[in-house]
Amino acid sequence: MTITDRKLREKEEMRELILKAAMKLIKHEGIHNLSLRGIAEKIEYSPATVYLYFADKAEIIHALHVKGFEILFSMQESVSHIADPLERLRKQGEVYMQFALENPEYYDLMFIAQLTAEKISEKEEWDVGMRSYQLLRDNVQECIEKGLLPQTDVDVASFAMWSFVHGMAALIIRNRCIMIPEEHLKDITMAGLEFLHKSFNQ
Amino acid sequence: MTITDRKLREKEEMRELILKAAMKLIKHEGIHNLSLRGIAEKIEYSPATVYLYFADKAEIIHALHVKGFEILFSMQESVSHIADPLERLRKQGEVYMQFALENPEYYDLMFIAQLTAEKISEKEEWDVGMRSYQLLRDNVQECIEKGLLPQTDVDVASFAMWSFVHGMAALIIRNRCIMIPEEHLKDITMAGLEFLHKSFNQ
Amino acid sequence: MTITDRKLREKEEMRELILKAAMKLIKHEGIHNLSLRGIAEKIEYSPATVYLYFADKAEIIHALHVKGFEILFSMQESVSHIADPLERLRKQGEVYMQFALENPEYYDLMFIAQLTAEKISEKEEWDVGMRSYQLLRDNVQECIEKGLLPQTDVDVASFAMWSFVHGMAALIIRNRCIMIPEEHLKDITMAGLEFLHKSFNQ
Amino acid sequence: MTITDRKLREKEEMRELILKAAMKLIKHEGIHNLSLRGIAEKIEYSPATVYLYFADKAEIIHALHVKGFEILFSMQESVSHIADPLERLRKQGEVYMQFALENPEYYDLMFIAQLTAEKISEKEEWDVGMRSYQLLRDNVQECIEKGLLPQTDVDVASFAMWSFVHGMAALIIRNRCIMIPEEHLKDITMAGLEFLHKSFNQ
DNA sequence: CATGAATGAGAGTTCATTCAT
DNA sequence: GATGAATGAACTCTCATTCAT
Repeated sequence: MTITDRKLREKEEMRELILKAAMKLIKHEGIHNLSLRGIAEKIEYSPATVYLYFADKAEIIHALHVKGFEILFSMQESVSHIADPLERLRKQGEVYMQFALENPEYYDLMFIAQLTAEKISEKEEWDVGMRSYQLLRDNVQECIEKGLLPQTDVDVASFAMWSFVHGMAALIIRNRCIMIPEEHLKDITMAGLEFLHKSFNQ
Repeated sequence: MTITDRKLREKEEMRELILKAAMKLIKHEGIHNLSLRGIAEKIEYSPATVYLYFADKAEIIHALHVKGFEILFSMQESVSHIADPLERLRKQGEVYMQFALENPEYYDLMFIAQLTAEKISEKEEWDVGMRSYQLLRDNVQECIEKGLLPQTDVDVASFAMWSFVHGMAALIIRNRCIMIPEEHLKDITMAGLEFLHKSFNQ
Repeated sequence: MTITDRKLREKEEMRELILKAAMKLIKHEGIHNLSLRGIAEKIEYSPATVYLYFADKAEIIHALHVKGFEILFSMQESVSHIADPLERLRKQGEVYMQFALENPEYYDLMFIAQLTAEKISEKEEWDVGMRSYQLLRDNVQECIEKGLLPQTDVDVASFAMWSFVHGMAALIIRNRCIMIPEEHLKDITMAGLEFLHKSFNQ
Repeated sequence: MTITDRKLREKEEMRELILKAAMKLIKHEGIHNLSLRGIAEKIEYSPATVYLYFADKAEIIHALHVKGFEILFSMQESVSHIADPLERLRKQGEVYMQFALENPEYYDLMFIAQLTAEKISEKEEWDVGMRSYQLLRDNVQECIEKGLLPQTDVDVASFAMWSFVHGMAALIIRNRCIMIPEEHLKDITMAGLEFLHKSFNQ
């Protein structure tokens, strides 16, 4: 059994290795310049070898996708114990921003990059992404019900909340805030969340 | 002089032709599938000809960039006469969303797409984009000064506002709101603006 | 001895398994799409395993070759008891066509496919194929001697006979008779044989 | 106009060059080993260049196809003036064999090779090939009507005739007549035709 | 002014084969 | 006896770009 185990572990490690290399390349060159050959070179294996671990390029990207959503979801869960729904909503925002800024390549892939030809697996990805949205939606609903947010359609409010944090993340990750010094970015997003929070608490 | 003039005008017309073709292609195939060949084919000139009007692909994209910012700016200006700053801010948001949803290719290019190799011209683009940001910032400042928005750093609030609308636009344009039926998208963004507006007016 | 025997038998069984799988693949994908990987997958062994039973791809194809000739020969023998040589010749033709149409993959391999690198084994294949040709030749010779066929060089007549049936088989197998509805093919070949027979009997 | 003419001629010459190179490669390596790279190398141009003259590999093969059928048809026409239909039929056979043996690569492509993915153009190819078949069919019909061939269905007889010559050609081209010395091949085919002719004239 | 011709570089992918375990 | 892991060499095809004409 241990032999099989070791083999499995090694296989998994290799997949990890490939995914990490892919991520690094995406970080530096952008998703659209990601090439299988590039990955192979980076891990110092032949291109053909990569195909032993992933069916094709799309599967690699898909795997990164799923991984990203798992990280995000687990971070979101870590604040779901907070009792006060408005406070929880805010923490949700903070955690979301933290994920985005700490894992910009993942975030990019998950929420910004142009998706192509992922017909397959759409279902799975949808599910995994949906979990995260549902968390937010439930939270918003509770806030509205308790009068902590202006009376509105839940989906409208949820979409607005999401848009707000996504907007900050996307502008930063795609480098559109050249007017803000890099070292202030994180603070500004937190201040932004605070600003919104205040608006609701008026 | 007139000869020179005509030549200049003709040159300009050709550039326009190229840009329009490029835009159409981007619209249908996405930026990353934009090819010089494709452009050339569309305008029924040879690829080499395109190089007589633009140094390279990057310059074409850059020109589209600038054009986009000009359209946006003129739309923004169209609401700058509104006296009430909070109302004006809201209209600003509406106009911004309108631009984004009516010109998704431009918006994508300007605020979402991964920029590469724009070493040159950075300055110019900065300026043209900055004008738009400045408009927003002035507006926000006025609101804060008049107590219509929570007391905050102007840049924080401006960034927050921008993030909000950008978030909505970006999620829609990059197709991340599969949970919302396409025909409701526009309404939801307007409802989102309304939702925020209400929060400030509480 | 029994141990060695069992081993040998097992080896032979595995070879059979491989050959059968190969044949099935050829049938559905064509010879040129036959891949060792495909075979391995089909028999649920690793590609490397196949190499324990055959030196390389060429050897597999060669083995199929030989097998095909054996089947054909046994079918030919089944009519060699017929006394009347012209009648026997005709039955020979029928049996040949039957083999071709019932085993198009074998026929293709044996008589149509482009052979590459069969340096080795040429001798063996020659022999096994030659047996079949000899049968035909003897038959033709008898016919000529008895004045049942026009006076000609035996090899000329034999080659002509063979060419005739081969032509029908090859056109059909390589799909060159789109003008003939598929369901009539067999009938047409039989009618063709009849037509020729009549010519000789005039 | 002369400039345009020259350009056109040069383009045509290049296409010819490519086709010739392709043909040579097919001759020596077989169709299935024909590669664009190989062609490019042979003509000492880059692979990309080939794509300036042909859309893809399939188009090259298709062009060869058509060319082959044109050569064959013109050769067939050269004997259509012969008055006696049986004699004409025989000459048809001779000319067919001549074409096959003088242009074995063309013949292979047209009548033996496994066709793949030529969905398009099927129509055109069908037409061009059909012309040749029709010529044969008309000829056979005339023979039957005049009682020069045994009374049979025209299509049966035509298919039989075609099969006969095709069989000889295919066996020779695909190297299945190792029992016949190469230098006798042509003679044997002619003798074969004579043998058949005699059978009808009995 | 416009272009036809050409290409180097690079993309994703597949395959027969080897070899240490 | 069987295989997992690996690879080199091939494949078709696309693209931005250059340059002589």
